[in-house]
Amino acid sequence: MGPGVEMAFGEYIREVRERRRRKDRTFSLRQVAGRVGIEPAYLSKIERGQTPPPSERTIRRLAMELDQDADVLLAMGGKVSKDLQEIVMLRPRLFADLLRQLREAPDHAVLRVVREIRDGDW
Amino acid sequence: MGPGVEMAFGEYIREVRERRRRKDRTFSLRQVAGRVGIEPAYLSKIERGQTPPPSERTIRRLAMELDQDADVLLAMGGKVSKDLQEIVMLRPRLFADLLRQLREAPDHAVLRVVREIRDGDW
DNA sequence: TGTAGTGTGTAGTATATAGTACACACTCGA
DNA sequence: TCGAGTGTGTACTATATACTACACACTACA
Repeated sequence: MGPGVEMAFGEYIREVRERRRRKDRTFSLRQVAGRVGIEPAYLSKIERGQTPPPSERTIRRLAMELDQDADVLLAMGGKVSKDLQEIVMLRPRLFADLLRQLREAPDHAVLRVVREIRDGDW
Repeated sequence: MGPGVEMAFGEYIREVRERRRRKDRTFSLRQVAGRVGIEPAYLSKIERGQTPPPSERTIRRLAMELDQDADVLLAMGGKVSKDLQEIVMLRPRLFADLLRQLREAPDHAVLRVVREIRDGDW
């Protein structure tokens, strides 16, 4: 596997967990692993980037536990939520075009689109 | 594996290939498999839904060979193009919101958005 | 000073993914 | 009629994914 696999994800998890822990003793690696439903040794390896990020299911539980945005954590883990994939797969041409079109668009432009749609002016 | 795994994908491939073959003898299962770079037996199983859809790489080659839209074929195979996933992963919160917002929006509304963006009025 | 809790090293495992390899029976034109 | 080409059944394989299990050394505190 080699060292340094997926630095960002694990490092981030560790940072968030440790910060949380300063306030709350129950955020030890072992206890978090327990609540998330994985082995402590596995979480340890994840946090040190010695194993690739875990499954979507496990990332979601980590997100819940650490009060983080699941989509962001999944992205850090190199994944895209299954439910988003389903949306794309229902109308692949439409959403493929949309995403490629918006790839370089600045955030505010995309946000405007989100707002327009939400406000139901279609 | 059981019968009937992923009916739609394989059936569609077979249909397109057979149609194509009526005009062009080089579109036999064996020859297509050869050009796509997989074993005939494997393509046979794919077309009859006896094995799950192949990798993104192979689906892309099939799409090319059969002159089909890769994103559509990938969707039929239950996959979303890696490049689209990358786009989402670069700004996960933004695009997660966008997609969930547009899930139920009618095509024409989404298309309008695509057009607006393309015409660069942002 | 011992024991409860901490993180980590090492080894192993189950399942999924993505195919290959080869033999077989059938068909169809020369 | 025979051989080149067709699709398919069966068996096997390599690699990736997603973990578990257990032992170990260290620390803190009662």
